[in-house]
Amino acid sequence: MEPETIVEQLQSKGHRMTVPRRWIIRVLCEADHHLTVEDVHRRLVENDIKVDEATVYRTLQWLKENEAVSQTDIGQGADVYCLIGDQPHHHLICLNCNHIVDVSDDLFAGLRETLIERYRFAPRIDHFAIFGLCEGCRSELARDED
Amino acid sequence: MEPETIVEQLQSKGHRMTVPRRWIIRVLCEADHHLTVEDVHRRLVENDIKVDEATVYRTLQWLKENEAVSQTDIGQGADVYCLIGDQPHHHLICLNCNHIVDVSDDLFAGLRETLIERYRFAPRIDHFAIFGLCEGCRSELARDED
DNA sequence: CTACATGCAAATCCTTTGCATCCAC
DNA sequence: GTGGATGCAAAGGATTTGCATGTAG
Repeated sequence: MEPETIVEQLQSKGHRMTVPRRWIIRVLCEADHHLTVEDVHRRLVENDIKVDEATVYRTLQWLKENEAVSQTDIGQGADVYCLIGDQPHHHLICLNCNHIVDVSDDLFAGLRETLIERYRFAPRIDHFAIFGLCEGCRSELARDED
Repeated sequence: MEPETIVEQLQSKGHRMTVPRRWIIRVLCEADHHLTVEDVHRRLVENDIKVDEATVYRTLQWLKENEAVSQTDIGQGADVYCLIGDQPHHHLICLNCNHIVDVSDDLFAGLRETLIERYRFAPRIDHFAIFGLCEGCRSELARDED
């Protein structure tokens, strides 16, 4: 997704566009994974952009409120942020080995429909973290129990 | 669910059963909602049970590892803990009014199957938090946009 | 010009940890 | 008796906030 698209969308909604905001959006666009606040901040510093970490927090919060990014607790201390874009994705996280597998969004098509129809609830399932056990750890743990 | 059942299950796995552990299990059994660490601790104090908050953290962590309770980030700062029991339940949380609706577990039957079949991943979907907009807030926000 | 965003530093809040003591088994 | 659990106090880490200053519109 292009930074300009997001910038324009936000401006058209009447939001102010500042230098830190532009840069944070750009960093998110260039990232191929989700990022923590610290990650975003580090990338800015690496590019000699002086932005306070509090500003990163505030900007990501603002982007989330404007449905441009998702915020997810993947159980690693700091929340991760990710551009929503056109193709949301989700994660399977192994409780044992912490390995993360990406899964596509169509997995949630049924759930989305049911929630809207049965509960009239419009879910923002843009970046789910599902915890559980991967195949390897499952068989390993089963073996240990003997 | 009865405290004794859980106590026995854990003992049979070779775990030590102490006074704080028994009480924390009891508090969880008597709660009809999920509780934060602080909630659990408060209820202990109210019953004149002197248990350190660090112990509550450690015990809940231990119960989670033994699949007796779920731990969920419902976006309110502190994580909430809940006995898994026989009938897991989940929550729809409105991003606008913060209202929480409980939903039953059968909503996730399809997702569980797909994850196991397609990814060989055994999800621990015992207490999901799905964020989104409830019907009321949705129409309210739609009205504001005009 | 003015409302809003930022930088800076301090505060807050949740959670974890080290270590001496205690107790379940 | 002994390994594991607890209490206590302190540390740690993520996130928020107050306020003076800067700046987009």
